[in-house]
Amino acid sequence: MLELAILGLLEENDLHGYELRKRLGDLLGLRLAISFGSLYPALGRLEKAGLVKVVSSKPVAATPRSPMSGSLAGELAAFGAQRLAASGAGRVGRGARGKKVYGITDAGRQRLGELLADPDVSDDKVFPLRVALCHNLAPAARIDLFERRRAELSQRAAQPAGPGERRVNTYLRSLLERDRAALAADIAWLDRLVAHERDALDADDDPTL
Amino acid sequence: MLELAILGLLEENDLHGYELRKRLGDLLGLRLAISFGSLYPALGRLEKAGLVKVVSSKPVAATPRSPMSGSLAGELAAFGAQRLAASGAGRVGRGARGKKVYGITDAGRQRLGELLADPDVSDDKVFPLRVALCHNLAPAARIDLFERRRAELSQRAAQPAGPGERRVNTYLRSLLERDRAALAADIAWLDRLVAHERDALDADDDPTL
DNA sequence: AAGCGATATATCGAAGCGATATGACGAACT
DNA sequence: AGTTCGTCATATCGCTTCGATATATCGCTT
Repeated sequence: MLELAILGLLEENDLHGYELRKRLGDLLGLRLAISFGSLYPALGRLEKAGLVKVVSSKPVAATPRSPMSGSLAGELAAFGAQRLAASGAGRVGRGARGKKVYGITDAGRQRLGELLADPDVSDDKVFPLRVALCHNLAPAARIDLFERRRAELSQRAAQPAGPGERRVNTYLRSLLERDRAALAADIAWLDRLVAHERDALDADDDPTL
Repeated sequence: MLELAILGLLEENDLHGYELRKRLGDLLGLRLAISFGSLYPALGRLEKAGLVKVVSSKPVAATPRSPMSGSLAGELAAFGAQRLAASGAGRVGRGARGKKVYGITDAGRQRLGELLADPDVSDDKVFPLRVALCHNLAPAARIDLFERRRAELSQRAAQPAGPGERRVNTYLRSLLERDRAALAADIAWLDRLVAHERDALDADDDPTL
């Protein structure tokens, strides 16, 4: 999951971890921002797998003040590394790390394509992420994505609720109904997305006005 | 989370792991049934903590066929233990384990009370579970629970969506709106629950008819 | 100058997941 | 008669993710 999120964001911009997290936070509205305990290990994994790489590593907040506003990544990276090595001298401890900006690699771009093309739409956490990132897809693939999800949700709605139909108390019943309503709303939302997508396609195809 | 789920179900019935999982599955409608990789370790933890205990342990499917239909837990438990010890004789390997029925202890009941009384209603996974289990609460505590959750959701709805209001693309906007709608629906649902609860209280208080 | 909040990276233990192993049993195909 | 298939049942493995915590700097307020 993080793999998709990170690659998707890095596809648009090179970013460091902290910023990555913030983006993801307001990307998937409100809550559901991932924790650092997930993010940094995930970045490590992706780097080891060669899907992302460190583009620049500079000391924290070295950017400001001096009137060199251009692309200074290279020089500052070197400077940062030097300073880091010099100051620590043996046991660096914990803090005082440089800001590390990550970028996506070709392999990463390819992997992102695979993840985006994955036919499995059953994961409720991953799907919104895929929608958020679906501008990377061709219009036809987008419609396909939405309709696959629609089918998944329809199937869920179709199956006979509580199997045992045991004496469900009021609260259980209320929860069930809430679930059903949420499902229906989601399906309607997908229908709207598909309709919108088809409109865009038609307007492209057949510019009658 | 599993702690609450397991204690809540065992409060009603003594159960073994497999059955526990099924109940939880149709308890929280459709998906969201927990996996065995979570369940059995959780049961182990709870047992070690003294919140649940093994009530009976019998060989798999020893129940059927013979016309002894009464409460046979005691004898069969002893028999099962014997058979298990006799057959294995050293390395028992993996399969062929006895069915272990768990029950809640006094400490477990107390812990369940604490969990149910927890003022934190921010966890979206846990909240439905608490509603499903809220018949263990006094009516006033139920209303309080629903209203705390309502306040939490209102607060989420109130905050200014995308902070940067950056150029959000169509898909982002659509996701945001879907979130907002889901939030509103959930708040309405909570209002209905509270209203229903107050009705029940009034009918109790003031039986005008 | 002291303290605080935001920026920033990182690790630790615990919790949960999906896959897999193991095995007994009954029912349905072959 | 034999085999496979689905259900019942417990358990572990490796991995991902979470929440808490540690460390450090910068800019702003007090």
